[in-house]
Order: sequence, then structure tokens, then C-alpha cells
Amino acid sequence: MKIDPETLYSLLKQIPRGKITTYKILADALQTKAYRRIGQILKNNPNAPIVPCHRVVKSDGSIGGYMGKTCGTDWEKKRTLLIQEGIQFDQDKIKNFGDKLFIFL
DNA sequence: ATCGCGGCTGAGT
DNA sequence: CACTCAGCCGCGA
Repeated sequence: MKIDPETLYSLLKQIPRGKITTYKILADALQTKAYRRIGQILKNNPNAPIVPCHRVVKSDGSIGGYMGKTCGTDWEKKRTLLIQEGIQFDQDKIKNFGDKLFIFL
């Protein structure tokens, strides 16, 4: 089954400031296993402004990548951006990761 | 149709 | 805890 980008974007937009989510969660919310597919959509995301890709991280708490050209190529800046969102970083991993996780109910 | 790749994940070593 | 391997889905060659 193909993933509906709109659905993916909708979920991302629901993420409140200071919260984050993972590919796994998104995939689960979409009822799919195409974790990677999600990443590819994000990098291709035509809705960069409404899709906070930087709020999507890997399940282990690291950023992962999100090098979408519309999202910016500066990985380091993203980390800083998240910090401004209220997320605390431990080197290249998120601090209190599980606590910041936003689950789609 | 097959192969390989990509912002990955989970289990195993 | 760090690294490796295999599985997952969609798309282009």
C-alpha cells in the first residue's frame, strides 16, 4: 500500500512545539511498515513550511538526516533549531527522548 | 520483472 | 554499548 503524503503531513502538523516523533510512530500511525518510504517523502516534501521535518527523528533519538533541500542541508543547524523548540540535545542525540515523543492517538 | 537505493528498524553478535 | 545483518516499502533504471 502506498502512503498518502497528505496523511503524513497532517500528522506532522499535529506535533506541538517541543515535541517530536519517529519514523516508526509515523509508519504505525499510517498503518504501514514503510519506515523508509516516509523519510523519502519527507525529503521530497513539497510542503516544507507545513511539515516540520526536523521534528521527525530516528527511534533511537538521533536526528537521522532530513536533508531535504527545501528543509535545508545544515544538519547541525537543525539540532540547534530543535533546541530552540525546547528539545534538549545530548551531543547528537535527544535528551529525555522518550518524554518528548509525540504519539498519535 | 529484477536489482539497487533511501533521512529506517529491530534483533543479533 | 557499538557494529552488523536482514527485512521493510516504493520508485527509478
